[in-house]
Amino acid sequence: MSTAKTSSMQSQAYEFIKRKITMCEYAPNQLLSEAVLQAELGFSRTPVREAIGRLEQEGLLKVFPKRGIIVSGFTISDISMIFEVRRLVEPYTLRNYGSRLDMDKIAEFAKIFREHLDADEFTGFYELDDQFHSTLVAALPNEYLCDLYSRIQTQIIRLRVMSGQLIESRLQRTMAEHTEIAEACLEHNWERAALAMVQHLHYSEESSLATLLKGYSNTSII
Amino acid sequence: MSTAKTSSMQSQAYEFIKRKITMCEYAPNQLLSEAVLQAELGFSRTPVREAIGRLEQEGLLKVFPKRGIIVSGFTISDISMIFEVRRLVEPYTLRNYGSRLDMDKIAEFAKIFREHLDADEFTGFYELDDQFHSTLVAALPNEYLCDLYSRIQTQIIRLRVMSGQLIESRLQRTMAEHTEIAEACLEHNWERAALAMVQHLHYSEESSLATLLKGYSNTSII
DNA sequence: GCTTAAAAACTTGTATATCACTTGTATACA
DNA sequence: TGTATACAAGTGATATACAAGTTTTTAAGC
Repeated sequence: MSTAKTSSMQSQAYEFIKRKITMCEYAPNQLLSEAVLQAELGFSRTPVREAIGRLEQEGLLKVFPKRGIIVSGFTISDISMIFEVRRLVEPYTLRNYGSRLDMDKIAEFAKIFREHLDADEFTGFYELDDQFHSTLVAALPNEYLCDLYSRIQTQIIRLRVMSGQLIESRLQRTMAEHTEIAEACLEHNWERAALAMVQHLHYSEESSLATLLKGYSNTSII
Repeated sequence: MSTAKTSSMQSQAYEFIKRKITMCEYAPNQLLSEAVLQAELGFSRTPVREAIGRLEQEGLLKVFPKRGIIVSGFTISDISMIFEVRRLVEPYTLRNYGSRLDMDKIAEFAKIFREHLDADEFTGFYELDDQFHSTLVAALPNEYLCDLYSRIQTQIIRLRVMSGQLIESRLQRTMAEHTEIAEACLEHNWERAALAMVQHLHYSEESSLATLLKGYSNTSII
């Protein structure tokens, strides 16, 4: 066995499985097992088990002792909880740590947003969305809140991948909202930025809920 | 954080080590090793290792591969981070979920607080303090925030045990602040309760910092 | 055909053996 | 005397063997 010296097998297993879950290659509510994951990775049980343990603690997997493992699913209430955290954390960051923002990055974002205000389509928009919100939260110098947010963030991505990125109708409005936030930041008007963020997150939650309900009304996301 | 299978050895190991850390029987910055923990528990390596993994993820242990394990220490900035989370979460809970509070419990607390407003000493006060704040946060129907808060809570206890519970000078003021919060809740005046909580947490943080600096100015909590 | 019970085939949980790395120490050499 | 290198001891990381519980299949008895 060639041992990877760069990072431990446990970490590799963790990253691998987490990415698969994030990208919905392991779909919500999908049944898994240690054996399947071992086979995919080629590692033995120990590091795979440890990775599974970490993912269980993060809430991405559910282990049923001696019965099996399933990928955590989504509930309507999960979505509200996720956005509740975002509404709590993101505006708080802007209000209290706006001055710590990486203004060069924000300026770049603002430029891109303005350029695409009337765009009908924009490949790579979602990555940009993630990066924008990440850049904002990166100003938050609180380990506990950052941990929480990174947990939330993987859920956001899963949610979007799951909904098949068919939220095109909101593209222009999202651009406008992002522009508003970014420009408020550039003016150092944190209160305005925070309020715009609250607004943006409200719309975003509504849209997520609607899209998900439309696409999965038959399956069990309740 | 989710599984409640108290029977498995892994869970037993987890609870055991966590309690030791919480009660500072494993002191901050203390050096540990797998061998030591295995010996104390009498279990084999596997369940102990898994418990260590969970505790590392919660931030209570730091594992240095092939070198050893140490109990996480405290920094001044850790204390600010802990109280920042409390100031964010606890008032939010009161403002938004006050109506979900267990009013019978709150009434009981209020009674006890009023009875001890002028007490010079009060054994078991700290447990009461914990229980009061826990009762408030229990109204919060958000898994992510509850997980975060329970992480914070063990840190609060560690902090207090570490400082030797010598915050007697604040006992009466704390009683008064708690009374104010509890009574505002009983009146369903959530805004007043939230403001009182913000105040209370500010005083509490100041006191924690002061006590800790006084007691440990020589050792390395910086 | 239906019920029931036993066994086979899975599942994860636990224990132990082996491997690889880090570190401290001692010794040889300049 | 100082430095470097080789070696030994202790540690965690991984692999594998074994145990225990759950589900599914299968076959017997009615």
